[in-house]
Amino acid sequence: MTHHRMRWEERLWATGHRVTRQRSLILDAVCAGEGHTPLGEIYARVRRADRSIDRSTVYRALRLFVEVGLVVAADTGSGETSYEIKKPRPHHHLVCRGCGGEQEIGDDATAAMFDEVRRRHGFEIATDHLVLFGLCEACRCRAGP
Amino acid sequence: MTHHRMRWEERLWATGHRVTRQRSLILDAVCAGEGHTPLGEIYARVRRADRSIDRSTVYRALRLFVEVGLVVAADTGSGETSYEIKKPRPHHHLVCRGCGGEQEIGDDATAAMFDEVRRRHGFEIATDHLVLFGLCEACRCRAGP
DNA sequence: GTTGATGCAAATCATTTGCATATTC
DNA sequence: GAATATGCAAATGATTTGCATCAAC
Repeated sequence: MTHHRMRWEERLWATGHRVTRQRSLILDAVCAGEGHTPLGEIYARVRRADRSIDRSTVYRALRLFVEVGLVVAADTGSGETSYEIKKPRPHHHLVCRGCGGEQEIGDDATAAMFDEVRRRHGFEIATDHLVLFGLCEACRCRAGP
Repeated sequence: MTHHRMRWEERLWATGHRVTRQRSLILDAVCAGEGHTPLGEIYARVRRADRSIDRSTVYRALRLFVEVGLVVAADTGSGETSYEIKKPRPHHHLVCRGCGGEQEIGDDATAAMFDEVRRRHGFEIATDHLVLFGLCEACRCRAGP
């Protein structure tokens, strides 16, 4: 994702980290495909580009990317953590327990809720990436009432 | 929690499982204290009552309790899963990233949001126990804008 | 040339599983 | 007495870490 290249190099630079070939490949792997990508899949993509990159390097790079705000992490309940490039607008994910499908939703519905929680409890929710489980329309129909 | 005893024994019974001394102690340990309890703490409480109970028994019992709807599990992001006795009204938790404090909130705010998601995306959220991270009032003031 | 990043191997941590024995129904 | 639950020990799977070497600045 060439259009990110400038930005992320600057960001690493600004936070006192180095720009390396492996970090570049790992960030590319996060961007390839859509939405979340579980770590295992990111690792697989990276290995396709370079066999010699180690898992620990992938873990370290992802942790760094999250730390400097280039990437968001999400626990999809699948055992392994998923990652996604950080987008300007926060959004959330719906994961269907029936078919395993995922869909992305904007932050409108949640923003209202977050506001109400702040008003009522004085608590500022900072979860920029919510993963909500349930049943999608298709699976609901299939399941019946 | 004597008032639960009848109910949970019946529930296990009804689902074809057995009532054992260890399960009783483990459920007591879930109920002792307030709100969530991480597995490690549950295990510690159980061991205080009976040194011979194994971790695997605790894991198996908790999985069963969740399965039959006596207990809810929550991932608090601490690495280990937390558990709480299932209450009649669903509720959610706010976890402060500043001080680590937790507070419980009702499901009013989220219910509205869940409705909206159903209306707009046809998706029925089934998360009965949300853990939301952010900053509590005290920590927000301390942190400034 | 320094300092930070990588690859490798081994460690850690939460959770699960196989199996012989003990317990509940 | 038959079926299920337990304790024990060993396995699993995700993630982390120590350390010598290598690459970025």
